[in-house]
Amino acid sequence: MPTIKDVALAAGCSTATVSRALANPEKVTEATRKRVASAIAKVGYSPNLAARNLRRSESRTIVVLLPDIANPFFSEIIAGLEDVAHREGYRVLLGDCEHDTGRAKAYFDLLPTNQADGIILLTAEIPLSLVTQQARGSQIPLVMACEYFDHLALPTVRIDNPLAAARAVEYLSSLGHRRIATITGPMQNPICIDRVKGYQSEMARQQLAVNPGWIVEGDFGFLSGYQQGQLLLALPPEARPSAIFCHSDEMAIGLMKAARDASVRVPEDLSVIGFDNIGLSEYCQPELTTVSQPRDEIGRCAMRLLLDVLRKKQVPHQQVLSTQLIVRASTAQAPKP
Amino acid sequence: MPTIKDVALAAGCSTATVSRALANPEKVTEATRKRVASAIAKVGYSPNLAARNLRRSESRTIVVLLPDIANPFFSEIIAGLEDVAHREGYRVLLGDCEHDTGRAKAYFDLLPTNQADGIILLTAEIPLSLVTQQARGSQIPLVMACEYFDHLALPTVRIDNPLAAARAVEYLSSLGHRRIATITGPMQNPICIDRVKGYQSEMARQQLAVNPGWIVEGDFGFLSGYQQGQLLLALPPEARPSAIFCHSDEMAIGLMKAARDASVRVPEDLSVIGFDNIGLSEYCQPELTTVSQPRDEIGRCAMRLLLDVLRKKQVPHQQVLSTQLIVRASTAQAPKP
DNA sequence: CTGAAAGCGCTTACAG
DNA sequence: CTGAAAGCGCTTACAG
Repeated sequence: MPTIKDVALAAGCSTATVSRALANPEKVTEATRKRVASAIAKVGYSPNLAARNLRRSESRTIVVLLPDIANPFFSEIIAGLEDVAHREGYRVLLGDCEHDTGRAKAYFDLLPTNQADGIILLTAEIPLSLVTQQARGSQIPLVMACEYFDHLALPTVRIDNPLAAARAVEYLSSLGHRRIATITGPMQNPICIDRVKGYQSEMARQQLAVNPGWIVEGDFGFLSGYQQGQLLLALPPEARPSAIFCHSDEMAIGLMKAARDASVRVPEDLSVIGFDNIGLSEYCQPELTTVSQPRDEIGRCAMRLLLDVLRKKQVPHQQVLSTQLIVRASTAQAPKP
Repeated sequence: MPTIKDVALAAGCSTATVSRALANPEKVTEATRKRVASAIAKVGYSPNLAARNLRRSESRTIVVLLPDIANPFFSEIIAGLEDVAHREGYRVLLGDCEHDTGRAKAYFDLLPTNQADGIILLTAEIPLSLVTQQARGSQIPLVMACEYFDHLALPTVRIDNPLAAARAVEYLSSLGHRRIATITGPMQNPICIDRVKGYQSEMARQQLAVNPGWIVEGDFGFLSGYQQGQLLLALPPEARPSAIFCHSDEMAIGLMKAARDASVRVPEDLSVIGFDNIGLSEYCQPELTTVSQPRDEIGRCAMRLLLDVLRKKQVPHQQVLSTQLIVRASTAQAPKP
């Protein structure tokens, strides 16, 4: 592999000049710039970034930490992230924490040794100490997306979860539903707590009572929607919900399967709302009413925010993207009592 | 950030000794080993891998190229890959080619400058020249999974696509179906050609005629299954298939939606088989009969294979993992004529 | 505008 | 078993 020395030899100049011609062309005469350019082409040179990074103390690599890469919800966010990164000359190192809080540390350790320049957190399932120490003390470039930490002023890209949940409940209420339940994601996630709060406050605003049994916890996956759905549908008739708001589309689809099994018709007997608007939500039966999140844009925003942090620009501490209730066929007027 | 010098100072030895204590503990006395260890703990040292990599001419980074990260099919493969890599002290750099053949080159360029040690290809949508030059000439460590190139003897992890397709057709035939169609993936993919071959040879073996209109091309996504499904279901009754084998579950689910729209009942009027066994296939309506691929294991195998290549071990040129036909509710006896 | 030289943090023959 | 020294390939003050 040819090095900068070979180029210098071929161009008849020093390695310093080659380096300058590449990094600061304006510091070099037109003529040398051209000689260097053709020398580079001739020897087929491409710079060794490991050496450059060592020298510059940067890596042009961004770590993206996520709870579980096999969860398709993240795929589109990552696609957005990676596209922005690529355009800006950065690379994305994927850190799958597999819901294991210990794994995150290994990735944070890449920062102090310049193996990564910054971190985008798509999960709050990491030791809080990593974030407080690093983000505050050593000013590690860190951006969160989707999730957030409560008492920390990290730059964050997110949606308004309480509002989105309230809108979903408001819509169900407008259809005449009074017994509205919710299947949540894991309640250690602040966003799930937020959605429950939005649910509760809107129920209160609509003067609807909340049966404590109507708030059940899932894990975002199909199976938990199915299982918790079975529980809700097994409630005695006077307590059985006529509408259920789920914190993910997968759980909503699992719930609809539980309804089929129990011969409960959606939407005639039961209205269902999901969250995320994954591709599938248009192809399930019935098509799913859901809260749409701009996943691609969340990824792009987060990466742009982090690059701004790296470039020492002022960045907003909160970037709130808007959601949209997409009404499809899984919701309908509440059944007559 | 403390460097190896700080450790040497604290341990009262040279940097060479510190380095050896870390890399080849057996070359160092018990006593110095201990002094070094406690010095490391004291100063809070962790080695700068950029410097190590520059020196060792390796990066411990594996590039994974895939056509489109937003496609959930790959998520689980990546999860498997990344788990093996992590255990072996390697990192995974994700290269999303976005179906754009130009992007791959940037990732291949990481190899000669030691920014990556090897490549796992999950796509054949890259310029063939990259592979032939690099794999043969410069012996770039390269492993393929899922896809493969026809005339190249690259180490490859894959399934037996013709066999899997033939099994699906055989099963449909055993249910009495005679008019069996197929919705393929993009036909520039060798695996799709293989599946069509398997379909054709099994049709022939069962002495079933193939109407040329029964082989239609999709792109693996929901929408193309829906659209091509509409076409197939619009064929005149005598040519209309009673069973359709799809090259992906998403297309099968799109097809089932087209059937609902056309008031064609699945499985009573139409049997549907998918491919991949994604999580969703158990939760759609009806539950989908499909060919299961061991995605996690494909990822693991591919990474292990690549690490073996890097360690100069002999590796098999083909690793064929087995598939399984999972029979669920989308297939049934052919309707009486 | 250009070059000689130092140095980023590590590893590894080469002596001893 | 240990150390002094060279070198991986680049970048960048410092002179000129």
